[in-house]
Amino acid sequence: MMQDEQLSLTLRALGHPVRLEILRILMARADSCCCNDVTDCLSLAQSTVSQHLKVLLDAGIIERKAQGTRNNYCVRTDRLEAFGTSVARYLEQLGNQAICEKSLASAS
Amino acid sequence: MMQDEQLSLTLRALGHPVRLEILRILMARADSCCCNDVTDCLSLAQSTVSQHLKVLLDAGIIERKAQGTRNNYCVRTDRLEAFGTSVARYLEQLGNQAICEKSLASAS
DNA sequence: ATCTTCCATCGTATATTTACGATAGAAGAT
DNA sequence: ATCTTCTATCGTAAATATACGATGGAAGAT
Repeated sequence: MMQDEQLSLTLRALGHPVRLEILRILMARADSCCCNDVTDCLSLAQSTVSQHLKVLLDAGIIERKAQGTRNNYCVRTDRLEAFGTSVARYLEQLGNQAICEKSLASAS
Repeated sequence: MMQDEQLSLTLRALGHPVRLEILRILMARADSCCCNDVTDCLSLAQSTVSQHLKVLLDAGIIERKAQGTRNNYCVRTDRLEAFGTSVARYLEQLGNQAICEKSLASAS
């Protein structure tokens, strides 16, 4: 199922506490912010933060915009919303499946 | 933040297409099912499926019940629901953070 | 007792992830 | 032109994840 590939990719991208925190940092700013700004909020090397940003970028969760000498990142809230919807739908379908099967079982 | 550890653990556990599928398989049965049943539905070795089940088990998403010679697994729907809630709350808080910051910015 | 079934675990191989320091190149400042 | 700042990328090391076959031990069947 192709949908699962995309969903699991996003789940994995969010499956690290540092990346959950990075999204918070990015969102808690009216102005978009750069790698250094994020690094200042975390006790991690700049290269490590850059790597985490890349994971989020590759998963389509954040966006990069070159701005002079710096790269600004911002969260793609539309994608996050879509993710929330996908999770909800997945869980819902799991539940429906169960209900469906159970009624079949009790009918037989 | 300790909450993030738990959430990211669950996100990672769900962050593999095979495991998303395994949960579907487990849910699509009125009777709980064993490792072999799951393996029959997938083109993977039994040991691999067992490993995936262990990841889900360690994350508290499924439950194991010894039943004679076989081990039956079933989904802990309460945990899945809690996960759904956690995701929703995380996303919501991200959004609120942004709104809060933006209104502060426009007020200054 | 013997046989079969079930399956967690071990050993192994490969790939990916996570972290760091070092570095190079781009852009702006002096 | 030179200097500084920013940061993606490379190289590296250690840890995890993913897959497989083989195996041993538990439980039920013959």
